[in-house]
Amino acid sequence: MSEKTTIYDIAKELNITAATVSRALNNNPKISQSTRKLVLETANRMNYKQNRLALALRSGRSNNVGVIVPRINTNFFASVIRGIEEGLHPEGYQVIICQTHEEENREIENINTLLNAQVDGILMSISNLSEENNHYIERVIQKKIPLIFFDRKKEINNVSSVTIDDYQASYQTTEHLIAQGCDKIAYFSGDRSLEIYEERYRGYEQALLDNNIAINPDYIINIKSNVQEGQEAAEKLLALATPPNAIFSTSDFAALGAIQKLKEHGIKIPEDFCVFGFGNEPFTKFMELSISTVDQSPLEMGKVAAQVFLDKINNRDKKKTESQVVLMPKLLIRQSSTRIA
Amino acid sequence: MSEKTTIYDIAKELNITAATVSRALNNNPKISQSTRKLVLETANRMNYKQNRLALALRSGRSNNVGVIVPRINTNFFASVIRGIEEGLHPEGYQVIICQTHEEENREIENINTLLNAQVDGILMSISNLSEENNHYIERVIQKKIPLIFFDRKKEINNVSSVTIDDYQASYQTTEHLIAQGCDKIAYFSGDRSLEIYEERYRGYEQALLDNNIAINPDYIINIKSNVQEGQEAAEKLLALATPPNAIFSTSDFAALGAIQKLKEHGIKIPEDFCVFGFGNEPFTKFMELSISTVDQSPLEMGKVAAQVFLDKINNRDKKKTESQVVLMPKLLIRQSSTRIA
DNA sequence: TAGATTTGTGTAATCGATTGCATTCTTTTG
DNA sequence: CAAAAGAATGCAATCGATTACACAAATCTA
Repeated sequence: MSEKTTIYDIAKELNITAATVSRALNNNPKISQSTRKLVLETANRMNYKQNRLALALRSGRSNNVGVIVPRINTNFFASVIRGIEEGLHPEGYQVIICQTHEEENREIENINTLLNAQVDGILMSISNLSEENNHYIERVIQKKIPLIFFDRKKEINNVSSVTIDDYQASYQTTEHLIAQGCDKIAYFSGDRSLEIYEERYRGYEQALLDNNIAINPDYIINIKSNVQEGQEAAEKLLALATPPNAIFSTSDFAALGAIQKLKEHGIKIPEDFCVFGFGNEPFTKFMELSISTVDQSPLEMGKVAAQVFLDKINNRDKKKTESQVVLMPKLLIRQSSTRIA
Repeated sequence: MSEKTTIYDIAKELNITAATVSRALNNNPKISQSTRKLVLETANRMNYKQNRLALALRSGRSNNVGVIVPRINTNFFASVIRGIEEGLHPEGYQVIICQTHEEENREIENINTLLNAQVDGILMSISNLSEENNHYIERVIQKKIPLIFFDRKKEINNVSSVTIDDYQASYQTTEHLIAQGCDKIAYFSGDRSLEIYEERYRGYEQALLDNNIAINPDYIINIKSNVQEGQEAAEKLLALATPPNAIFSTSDFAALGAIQKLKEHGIKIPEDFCVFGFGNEPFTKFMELSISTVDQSPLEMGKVAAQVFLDKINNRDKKKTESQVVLMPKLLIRQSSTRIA
């Protein structure tokens, strides 16, 4: 009996209609004080809980928001999600999590699942959706479901985004390394078909050009974000005729791998060699040799993304609600790039 | 027009009934091949997507599962959630995330929210729900919604749990430290009103007793899981007349803080002093002096929790489906507790 | 070929909450 | 005091999908 109480149960109990119960529960002014009081008491006594599915079906709003990320168990994404959750929870939204594992088909599958689930919005960090599959994105837009990219975005009409200024982050980092006296700066790049990595590369390139340093293709290595690829890349660099004297890695993990290799080779950091990471993973701060890195303020990013979503939802009617928020990255200059001069 | 297609739209298009459309889409054998083909094609052409809310309302199953954790942005919880998601996603369930921030009222609020949302199950790592509020838990059980505790559990009838053997982990760690020649082992404890911390304490205590080492209350310090409290606790220990020669910290972060302090004092690790953490946070492996720690296999824990949920759902009728899974912890013995001896 | 099966669809109720439009009963107004 | 206004509630449709039951048409059986 205590399994499920509906407004009909309450209505029957009080010999009134479900409509009246509903109105009483929703503080409709056309209900008499006495009835309202009675309904509220009875609802409480019978342990009534509103069925949000029924409400959602009728109203067309599920109060669920989908979040799509490559994976949840990295500091960055976990923190963004935390930010999103903190921004949305007070407004009565629940967050549904989907992981893509950087696989395109999972990305498509997740979008479909979330549409099926009738989410009120989708916040996603896009991985590898190719041009030809853009129509999956278009479909979301057509259904007028707010779509917001964070961190990893794509230029698509009507899609808002929250990112950091990757170009600036990269430009400033490169200038910092130059200021430290490094003139041969290697660069660990991510997949440049993703905007964030293209932007970071541009920042690196431009800073070198602006400082009259030639670009050396040998110094530019594509890596995945893990320790081992950082080690391998460092090995390659050290085997060059003219090895670099700094590495700017767009991944903290790869930066760590590089540092390990450099140490193995007896290279002193930062005296002989500077290393700069990206992402402010917790470990970068904890190392005996703390690693300089770029903070992307993921918590903030999540909160802003949540806010952008709320703005869109509350301004559905008004046409122009697209917004591109760009957060400023923070350079955390630590031991791995601070020369005692 | 492309905004939302329902089975009624398809029915109208083909001059048939929604019932027929529904049956065709669900591969009901009573539908002729020709109609089925026609419906499938039309559904596809009109970009039909099943409304899971409607299905959920009718069937009473939302295919959503709620997960309640203290916070999402730590390696441990993020990994457990990942495991849960990977276990449940193939079965068609979505995961809804809630954070408690270790606050009791948020815990209660989250349970209510999830019940409102008609989740099919709740997986939670309980924080601070006091005895007097146990009825919120009871309510979930009464509604016959599978409830599964992971990591942090509470002894409550009809609630399954997935944990690691904290007692064993702690006992073995303590014995390991003793085997390394440490005879004055300090212990950083968490809140012992939580079962996991009580169990860990018991393991520590018993191992000392079994090895004829007296318990020294000065060596037992309550800490929160962060770097600073580890530093402070280490300071306290070093100020003792007879300082310890090992620390077993139930938090990796506190272990790190302690190590930093010990180094400041010129104490050599592991030669003069061994340190053992708990949790296998990523940084423990990356440090120049890698930190020994206990791996709780969070991914595995999440997957098992998902499996336990699925078993419960699929055996609703059978009475006895409660299960208490205990995973074996893995000691990761690294530099911080390995004497060259 | 009449009656029995089989096959394929339609009808209508259901899940739980909300809400526009009656309807009833009071109260007020001229 | 009759009529109009107001207050409180009931009726019934709706959101979208499923399904027990009914029914018609086609096929088969004896």
